[in-house]
Amino acid sequence: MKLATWNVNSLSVRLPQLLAWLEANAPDAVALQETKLTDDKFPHAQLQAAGYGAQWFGQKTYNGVALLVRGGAAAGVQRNVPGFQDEQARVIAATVAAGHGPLRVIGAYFPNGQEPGSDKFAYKMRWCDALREWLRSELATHENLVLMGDFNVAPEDRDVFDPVAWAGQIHCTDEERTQFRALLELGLHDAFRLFEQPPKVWSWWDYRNLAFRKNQGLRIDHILVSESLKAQVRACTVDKAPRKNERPSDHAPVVVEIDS
DNA sequence: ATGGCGTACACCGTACGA
Repeated sequence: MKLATWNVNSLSVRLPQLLAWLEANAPDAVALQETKLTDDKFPHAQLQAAGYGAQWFGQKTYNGVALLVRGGAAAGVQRNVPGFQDEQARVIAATVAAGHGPLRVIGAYFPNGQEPGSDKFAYKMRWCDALREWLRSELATHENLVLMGDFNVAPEDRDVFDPVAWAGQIHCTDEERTQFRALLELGLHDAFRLFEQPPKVWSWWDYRNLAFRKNQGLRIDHILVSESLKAQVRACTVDKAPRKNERPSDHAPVVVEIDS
């Protein structure tokens, strides 16, 4: 089966690109971030017509996440982290059928954090703590689990086009990288790093400064798989094609293929 | 040190993203 995550940076702007991408790639499940839509505006009918059932959780202007499942069947839908008071729509989870038994899919839009030391950075840390503790219990009850989304963390220097300029900057601080490693310590694996990869693969490029043309980006969108899935992961890639569209999202989809 | 771009909301600029 094929799973993907994509920060679309406004689903209303990107819907035609998303529909084209679904048609061309036929993923089994997709996590979307930054839909920027209240729930009443979510384009479920268009996605249904394209063969995808959707679960969504949004708000006005900012954030907003969704899970698309080809064929539509999803159970145990959870919005945001239980017990963590949050005004912001950042997490959606569901259990879908897979060849090797039920698969728990968690889509997440981690806070940006803006600047180390800021209130938003402190929120990012608290949010990561809450997500991790919830994941610990999710992993105890769901052997096959995928956590995918926009983590807003570049885990290592090789995930940054200019690690010297970005040292200590947002997405590259020790605190954020420690949070990322703490997720791996739960028994999750970065699907992208299960494989030999070419250098300078990113998932986000700034709109400014011709960053995409110069391939100046960060790898901040990730797919983490549980221990029981690790041996079944066949490939993990970034699809740069949608970043070449007219009016692209600044993020590209990340795709994982899992034997089922 | 700033702004470079893009999106949303709504006002003709501001907040935010990364």
